Amino acid sequence: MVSTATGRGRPTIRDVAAAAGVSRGTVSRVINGGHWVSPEAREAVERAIADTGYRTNQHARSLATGRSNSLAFLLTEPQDMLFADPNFAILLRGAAEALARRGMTLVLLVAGTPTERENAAAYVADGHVDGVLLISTHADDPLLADLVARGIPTVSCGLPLGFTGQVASVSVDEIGGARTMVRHLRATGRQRVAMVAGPLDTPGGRYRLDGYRDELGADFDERYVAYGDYTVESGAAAMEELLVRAPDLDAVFAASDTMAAGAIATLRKHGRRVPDDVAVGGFDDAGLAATLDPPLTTMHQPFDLISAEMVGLLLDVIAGAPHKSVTMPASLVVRTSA
Amino acid sequence: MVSTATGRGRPTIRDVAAAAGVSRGTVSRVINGGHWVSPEAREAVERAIADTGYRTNQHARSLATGRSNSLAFLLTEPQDMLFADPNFAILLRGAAEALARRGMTLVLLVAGTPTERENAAAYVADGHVDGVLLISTHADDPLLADLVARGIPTVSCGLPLGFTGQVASVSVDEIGGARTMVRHLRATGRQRVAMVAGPLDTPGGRYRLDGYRDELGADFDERYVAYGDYTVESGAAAMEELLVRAPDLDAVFAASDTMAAGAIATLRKHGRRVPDDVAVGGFDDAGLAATLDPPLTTMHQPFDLISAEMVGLLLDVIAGAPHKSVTMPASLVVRTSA
DNA sequence: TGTCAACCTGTGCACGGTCACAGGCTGTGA
DNA sequence: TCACAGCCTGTGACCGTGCACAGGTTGACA
Repeated sequence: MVSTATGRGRPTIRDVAAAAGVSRGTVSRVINGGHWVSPEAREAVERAIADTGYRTNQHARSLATGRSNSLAFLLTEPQDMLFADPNFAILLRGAAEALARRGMTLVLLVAGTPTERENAAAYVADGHVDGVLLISTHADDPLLADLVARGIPTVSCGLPLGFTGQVASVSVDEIGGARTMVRHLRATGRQRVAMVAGPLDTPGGRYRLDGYRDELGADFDERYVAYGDYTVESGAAAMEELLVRAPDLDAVFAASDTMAAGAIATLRKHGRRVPDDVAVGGFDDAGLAATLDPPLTTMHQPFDLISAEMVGLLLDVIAGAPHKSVTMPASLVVRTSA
Repeated sequence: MVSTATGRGRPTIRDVAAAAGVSRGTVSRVINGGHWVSPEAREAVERAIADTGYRTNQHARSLATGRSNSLAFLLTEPQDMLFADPNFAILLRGAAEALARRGMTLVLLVAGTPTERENAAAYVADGHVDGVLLISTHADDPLLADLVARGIPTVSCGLPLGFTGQVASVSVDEIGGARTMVRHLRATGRQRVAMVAGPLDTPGGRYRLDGYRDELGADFDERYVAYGDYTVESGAAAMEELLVRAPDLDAVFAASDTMAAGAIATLRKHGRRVPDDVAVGGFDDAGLAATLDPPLTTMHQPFDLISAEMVGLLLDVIAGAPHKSVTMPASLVVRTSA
C-alpha cells in the first residue's frame, strides 16, 4: 500500500505515526538514529514507513534544522581553463558521487563574473548549502576571504596560499611530484634539466618550482628556469627563451601539460627532436597529455581521490573538526616524451 | 542596520513587517510580484527589506509552495565519454549560468550505476527539484521513461528517439549540419565522399547519416558507409573497412570528431595524406578537434546556446506549456583537414 | 442613498518536519 | 512505602513562508 492515510499528496510523518500506532515524535526518533525507542515501536514504525512509502521531506527538515544536506561546488575561474580540462569533470563527478553516497547533493555554483560572485556569496551566506568545495587556482581569491570571514565551512582544492591554517584544503604533493619528475628525467640520463614554471602566486607555480630546485640541489641554475601562465602559448614562449639562455638543455620539466605542449611545439620548430634531443615532462596528466605528439610523460593528479577527500574533510569541518590540510601523492605516468 | 528585530538569527518576514509597519501578508505580496499593494506600502516594505538586510528563506518558501527553485542536471552516461569532452563542461556551465540569472540553482545528479540511477530517480520524484535537464545519448533510456511516466518536467539534450512528442528537447540540426559538411567537402572538389556513421539508435548516428544521404541524393552508395560507436578505435576500424570496400574515396565525413581522429590515424597508416589525398570532416567540434594533426574541420555544436535554450524550455514546461522540440543550427568550422 | 466593483490589507492556517519538555511506567535501594 | 533514576512516549511550540479568506475603504453609478 503506497497510498497515504490522508488521501492527498505524499505520506507525511503523521501518516506513518498513525499507521504505526505511535506519535510523530517516536517516528522522528526512529528516523534520526533511533535512540531511546523500544524495539517494538521501532519495528512498527519501520513497517509503517515501508507500507506507506514514506520519504522524508527535505524542505521541511531543512526549515526545522537549519541544515540543507547539500554542498556547493564553487568555481571561481574567470576563464574556461579549468572547464576545458577533463580533469575538472573528474573532480566534479567524484564530488557528486561522494555526496550521493551520503544521501547529500551537490549544487553547482559558477562565480566567474563579479555579479556571479556576489550572487554565489549571497547564496552560500543564506545557508542554502552546508559548506563549500572551493575550486580556485588564484591565491588571493577575495571570495575565499569572504567565506572565511563569514565562517562558512570551506575546503579548498589546492593550497590556498594566503590562508594557510585558516581553511581546510586538499592538494596534490606539488613538491614531491616535481621532485619525482626531475628525478625521472635525470635517471634517464639527462644532464641539464630546464624548467618552465608557472605563476608564483599559484601553488602549482610556486611549489613545483620548489621541488625542482630541491631535487637539483647544487646543480640548480637560475638560467634554466623560465615562466609561463599555464597557457600553451606561454609555454612556447618560455621555451624560446630557454633555448636562447640555455641552448645546451637536454630536458624540460613544464609545470603544466598545457605549457609542455607549447614547449614541444617550440622545440620541434627549432629542429630539436622529442624525446631524442630533449626530453619533456609535464604535470597534471590533463586530457591532452595522451593525445600529444609524442604522448606526454607527466605527473598524474588523482582527482577522483582528491574530490572524495575534499567531501570527507568538509563534512568533518561542518561537524566541528579543526581545519586540516591533506596532501595526496602524484604519480609518474611514463609515455613517450621522456 | 543589518541586525534583526528579534535579536536572534536572520531577519524574517515578520521583522520586515514590523519595521515597515504592515502585516506579513503585505510583505509577502511585495516580494512576490507585488500586485494589489499600495505604492506607500510597497516603498515602506522595500526600505524595511533594505534596512533589515532581509533575504527570503528558500527552505520555508519551498515547504510552503512545493517548489524548489532548482533544476537537476541529470547525467545518465555509464562511461565517461561525455565527461571527457570539454563540450560537456560548456553545457553544464551554460545551464548553471542561465539558472543563476533567474535566481535558481543547478543540482548535479550523476546516474551512472544502477544504484545511482535509483537514487537519482527517487531524489527527483521526491520533488527536490522542479524539473530535469536530461543529458543522455542513449535512445532507449529507461530513466527517461520513468521521468515521463511520473510526469516530471523534463527537457532532453538531443532528440529522445523513443519519445518523440512526449518530452521537450533541444538538439542541434543533425541533418542540416551533416548536409553542410558534405556540401563543403564536395565544394572543395571531392568526388567520392565516404562516411563513418555512428550507432543508428542514437540521434547523431541516425540523422547525420540521413543528412549525408540526402545531400548526396543519387550519388549515395551504400559501400561508402561504415559504422563506429563514437570511440577513436571504432573510427579507425571503420576507416580500414572503407579503404577496402571503397579504396577510391577522396573524402570522409565522420559522425563525430573522435571517430574522425581514428579515421585520420588509419589514413596516415596507409600512407594517405590528409587533406591532400583524403579530406576529413568531423562533427561536434570537440576539444580534440583543434589539437588534432592536422586540425580538424568539423561542425560546431553551439552548446552554450543549447544549454540556455534547455533551461528556458524547461521553465516553460514547468509553467505548463506544451512540449516543444527546438533545433539549433550547427556551424561549419574550417580548419586544415578539409 | 444604496449597491457594487475594484483595490488594498490583515489574519489564520497549512506546509512537514525537529526538538524540548513533561509525564508515565518500571525497578531498585533506603 | 517512598524517592529516584532510567527508559520510553506524547504534546505543543516553532522553523519562515505562501495563500485563501474575510473584511475594510473608496469611488462610480443607478
